[in-house]
Amino acid sequence: MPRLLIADDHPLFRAALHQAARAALDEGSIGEACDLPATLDALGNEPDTDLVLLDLHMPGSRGLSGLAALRGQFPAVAVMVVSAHDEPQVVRRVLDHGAAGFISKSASPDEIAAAIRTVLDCGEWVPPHLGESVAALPSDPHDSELAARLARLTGQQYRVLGLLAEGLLNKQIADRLAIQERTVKAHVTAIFEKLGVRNRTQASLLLRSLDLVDPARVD
Amino acid sequence: MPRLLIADDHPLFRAALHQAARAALDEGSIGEACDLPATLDALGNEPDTDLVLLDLHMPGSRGLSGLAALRGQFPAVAVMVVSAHDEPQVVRRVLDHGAAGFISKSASPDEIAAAIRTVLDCGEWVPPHLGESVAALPSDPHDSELAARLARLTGQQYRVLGLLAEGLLNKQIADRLAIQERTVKAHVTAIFEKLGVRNRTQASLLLRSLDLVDPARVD
DNA sequence: GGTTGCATCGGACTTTCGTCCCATGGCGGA
DNA sequence: TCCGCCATGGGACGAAAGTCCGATGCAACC
Repeated sequence: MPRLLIADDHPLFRAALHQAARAALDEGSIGEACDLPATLDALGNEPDTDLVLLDLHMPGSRGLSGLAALRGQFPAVAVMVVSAHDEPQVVRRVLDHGAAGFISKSASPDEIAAAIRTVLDCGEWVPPHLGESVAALPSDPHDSELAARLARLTGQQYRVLGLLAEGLLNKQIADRLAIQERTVKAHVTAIFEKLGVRNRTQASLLLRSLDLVDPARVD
Repeated sequence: MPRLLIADDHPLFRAALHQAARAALDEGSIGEACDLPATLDALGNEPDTDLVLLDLHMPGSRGLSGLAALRGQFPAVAVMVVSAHDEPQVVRRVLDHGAAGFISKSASPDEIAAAIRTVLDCGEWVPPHLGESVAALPSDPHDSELAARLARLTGQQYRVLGLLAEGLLNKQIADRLAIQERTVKAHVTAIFEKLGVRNRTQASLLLRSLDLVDPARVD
């Protein structure tokens, strides 16, 4: 009885995914989340979730950072990325960051259902029309190493990193997380060590390198 | 007798542009530069330059930041952006940052020549097949304001900002520019004031928001 | 010739950052 | 049950960042 979680900030599209997922499953539960924190919370409450359908553009994540956070904190949960951004380069990066599959937002319900079944069966899914071009693309060593580094961060460290990368002071981060500045500093030091950087600006750049700043600026 | 400057890191393409520009001009001088610092140097030596053909992807600039620097330091020099990235959204942003025109790298020599003549005649040039979609796009207020703020920076302040946005320490910036750390601090304070930010991480983010392609997919 | 803007620095200062010790309590796996 | 990881903090400290006063020289511009 598989457990699914649909993470997308667009209610309409969430519903469409829900329907396609229902068609793919004989039984099982399907949860929903509308932003990244809610997604992580939902997974914290349901660690036995089998698969997350993750939109790349949600409040709290402008690109691969959401995927990285999710993979880092719940490595056992498979993630299928859902995005309108179906260029081979994007798919390549998504897979390099640990996603089990990729669905284009223009895919048919049948294709989505097939993708879900494949991934739930521990397979990997790439849209048929992109398979060749994705396979032909080399993995960017920068991405691979970055994924490995980010995977070492703990949940709280991800949150600190996210706020830090917005330019907040340690004190402000402390207020947001309702902890002491002293504790934030401890996390920051740990983050630097794990990411191999020496100050917060560099850490911020590293996280930003996960942005898929679509030239299209679609939002 | 117009003065042109071609700024592109690809020698072959530089030559092609050179030839197209020659065809557009009866007389006049045509200079070349292969990276952003060289471009700014060349303009410093030739402030009477009429037009720069600027590639968006050059060493020293991954996106609009090169255009911003150029427009900020030499507001009297027209800039025609040359890029393979010919989506309407990109053209829109390029124009919002003060470019006088845009040429796709897939344009024919005839079209390039026409574009150069138009811009030298104080006109604005957008590829014919993109004109409508670009005009339909709204200017991003974020981009407009950012362009205005960046335009207030001086040349040295741009250099400091660029190094700062790479995560360097004040001391390292000082060494790179062969000045004292004390002077770097003075620049940094001025940069913050002009950009309306309060620390270097925020300044770095502001500059990064000009990037057009995902940093990991470096050519 | 005066003004304005820029770049260069100096001293002294406060704030923030980042690191080094250390300790506590919780929680899950071996 | 014990061990290890995590989150939480405390004290102290040096380093870096950032601000406030000031100054000089230089070049451009009217």
